[in-house]
Amino acid sequence: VAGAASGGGGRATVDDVVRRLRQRGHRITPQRVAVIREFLGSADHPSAEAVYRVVLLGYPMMAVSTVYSTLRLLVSLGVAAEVGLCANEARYDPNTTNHCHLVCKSCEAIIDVPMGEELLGVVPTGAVAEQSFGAERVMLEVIGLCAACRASGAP
Amino acid sequence: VAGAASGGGGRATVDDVVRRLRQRGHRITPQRVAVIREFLGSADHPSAEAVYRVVLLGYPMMAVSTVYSTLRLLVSLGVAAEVGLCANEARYDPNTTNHCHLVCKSCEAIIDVPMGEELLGVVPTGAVAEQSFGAERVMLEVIGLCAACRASGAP
DNA sequence: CTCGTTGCAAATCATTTGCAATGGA
DNA sequence: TCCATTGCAAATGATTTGCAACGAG
Repeated sequence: VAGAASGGGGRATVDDVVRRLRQRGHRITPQRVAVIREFLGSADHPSAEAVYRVVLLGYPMMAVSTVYSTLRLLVSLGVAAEVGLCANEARYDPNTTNHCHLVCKSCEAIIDVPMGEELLGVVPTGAVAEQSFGAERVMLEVIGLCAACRASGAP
Repeated sequence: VAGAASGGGGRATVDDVVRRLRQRGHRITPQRVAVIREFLGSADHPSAEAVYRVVLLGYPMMAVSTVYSTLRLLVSLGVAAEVGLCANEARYDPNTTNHCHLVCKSCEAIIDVPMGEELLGVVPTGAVAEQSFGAERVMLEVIGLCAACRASGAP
């Protein structure tokens, strides 16, 4: 029901990504497929390490560097986006629809908030034009404390 | 003309920050003052290392760790904000007015764009309420290529 | 005088890289 | 077969930490 075809906005399927990798002349290896499957299946915004830990369970012969390189590949395909949180670890987002994030500064949870055209309206078009800036992506993040951390009186 | 007093939005003065540090029971050391002066005087969005390099010129006995701890202090005072770029180095913003950033993904330049109430209107209030999220700060960043990098055909 | 700060060096942690071995196309 | 990709280990680079010496209050 959910799975979009190649072009669309939602979330790519494993098959789709594999197809596009092949098109681009990349090799399809079991490690890569495992990383892609785990990543696309994640309801979360995992870090490279997080993906690594899970994939390692099924593939005892797995190097972290492979996870890093595969995630970089996914970003270049436009199937993943780096979340601009800047804490200490990079986090990757498998959701490529227009949305913004509620980021908990205590537990580092990231909550997706779907946004429609509003997000585009946010771009400071005047300044972008004035600066001849080549805008590619807009990142909107609300920093604060999630409900759980507020309840438990976290910093 | 520019310098705001304690409360306001613009940019704090060295004296003001020193006063507030003292109030909080922190000691005022020459190293600290040097870091604060350099940081507040920066028209840029310097990294800790960048501040360190400059301050080092006047204070040959300066440790990086001191710069890091002082910047952390400034953030906790609300006088500095971390820029959520997530490249590899943390960047600090001495501008505490409502504004967003045009971030060049090639040269990592950060251009401030002042915004008024628009920025507040952007917050997805519905979602924030629904999630009982305690919003503290909104970060809006436009990723792309600056004019110079576009001209020189950078990636 | 006291305790917060400093400086230094070593420790950590995420991420990258060099290189030989390997297996997908 | 051939070269992209892997795994590993070592390198890198940002940031933190432990601890003794120091100096602001």
